[in-house]
Amino acid sequence: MTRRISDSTVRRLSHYLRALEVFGESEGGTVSSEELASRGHTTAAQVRKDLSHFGSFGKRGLGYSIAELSIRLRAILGLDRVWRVVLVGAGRIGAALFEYPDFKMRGYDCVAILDSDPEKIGTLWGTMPIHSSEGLETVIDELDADLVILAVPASAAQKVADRAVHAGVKGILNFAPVQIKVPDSIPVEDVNLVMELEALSFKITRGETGE
Amino acid sequence: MTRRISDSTVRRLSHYLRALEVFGESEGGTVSSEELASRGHTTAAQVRKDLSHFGSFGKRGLGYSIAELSIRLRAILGLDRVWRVVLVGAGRIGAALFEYPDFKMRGYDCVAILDSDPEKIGTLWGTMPIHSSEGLETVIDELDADLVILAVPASAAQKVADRAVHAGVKGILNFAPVQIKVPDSIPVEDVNLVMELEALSFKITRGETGE
DNA sequence: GTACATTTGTGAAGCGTTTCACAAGTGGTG
DNA sequence: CACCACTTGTGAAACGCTTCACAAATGTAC
Repeated sequence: MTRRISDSTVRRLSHYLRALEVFGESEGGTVSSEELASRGHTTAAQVRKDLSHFGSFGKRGLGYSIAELSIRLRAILGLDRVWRVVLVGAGRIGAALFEYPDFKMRGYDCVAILDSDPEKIGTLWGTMPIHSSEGLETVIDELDADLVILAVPASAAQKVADRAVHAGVKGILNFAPVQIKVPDSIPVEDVNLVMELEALSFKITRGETGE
Repeated sequence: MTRRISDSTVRRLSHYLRALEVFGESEGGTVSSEELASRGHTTAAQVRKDLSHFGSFGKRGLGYSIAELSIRLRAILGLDRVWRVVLVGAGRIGAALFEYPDFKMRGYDCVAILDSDPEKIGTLWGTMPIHSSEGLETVIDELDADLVILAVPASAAQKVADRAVHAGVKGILNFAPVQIKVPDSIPVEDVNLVMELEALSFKITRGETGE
């Protein structure tokens, strides 16, 4: 229960939650580990093991209550609260994220958009004004932001990350294709589009089977 | 040499290549496994082990030639050729990818953009016209495309994937937040932005250290 | 109430990845 | 040439994740 949880497990928990939403409240409101496994390329034993790290949510002979498991998973993933997000970088990637429908739906609330381009500063995205990156610390502090999404060029990423950490941000989602350095206590998730393509071309080239 | 290579290893190979580009040709043109490890949160032993799966590229006492290792890594990752990519979905995510500078630089050549929205069909992105999704099979076949980037809503993803596979595509980069099913021989890489955020909020909630 | 069909939760086994430790190779120095 | 400082490449050990297998629990049928 207090062991370290592997990244793979966390990924799968997200998958399970997604799957539960598809199952919805249909058919008695329960799912078996087998049914959960069939979505998301995994096994029933793996599903049970993953969930067992956090408690016993199922009923033997019956399976898991869809409603209850959804709530539990949301709590485990920290989705039972609102996360206040600052988006730094109002480029294409920033725009894609900002308009992503699931984004707000899951409790991630964009409280500010920042950019360093004077052309963009002052313009609006929907009803949100784009502010100058200069105000990063002020924004994080005054709007009590939890997360920063780094959608800036690689050359600017480290500097922005340093400032965000110093201003007290709790986590960073990094889209810049560079490994940023932050204290161990601040989690960073990297999304590197080129790396995904490279994994793809590697597998094709080597003739490995997908997933 | 013929063992299965783990996903983690492939990821790190991408990192090493990125790091080599930063080191450039400076300082005699060699790096040690220690220097490569310091970028990218890994260890010298890991670097050597990763590379040893593909041969012996280093010189004992000296390290690795930056120029030679770059070439080797590019070959291993399948970057010593051009990959012909069809982008399906001309929304924000598609736009972000299309304008991503590293994209073309690394040999990924977008040969067509497709969308199902009649408003978008016929308009231009730069010099590339947006075509109807109807023509997916024709485009893949006639333009000899290798990869498809799925930047469509979750509801359309499986259908497009099926058609792409049937038309002979070799790999899929999937941005739709849904697990698509394809034959085992076709590799799929998933990029799920919400999942990354959930991993972040999980770690913050649990107080786990980042990476 | 008893027998039965299910399905969970979990210790143990299996397996793959990472770390360790060191022999072997390389170039530099005198 | 002999010595030294350095770094790779790699079996072996350590570690962690996944799979297995089964006891325990639950509901149903008769």
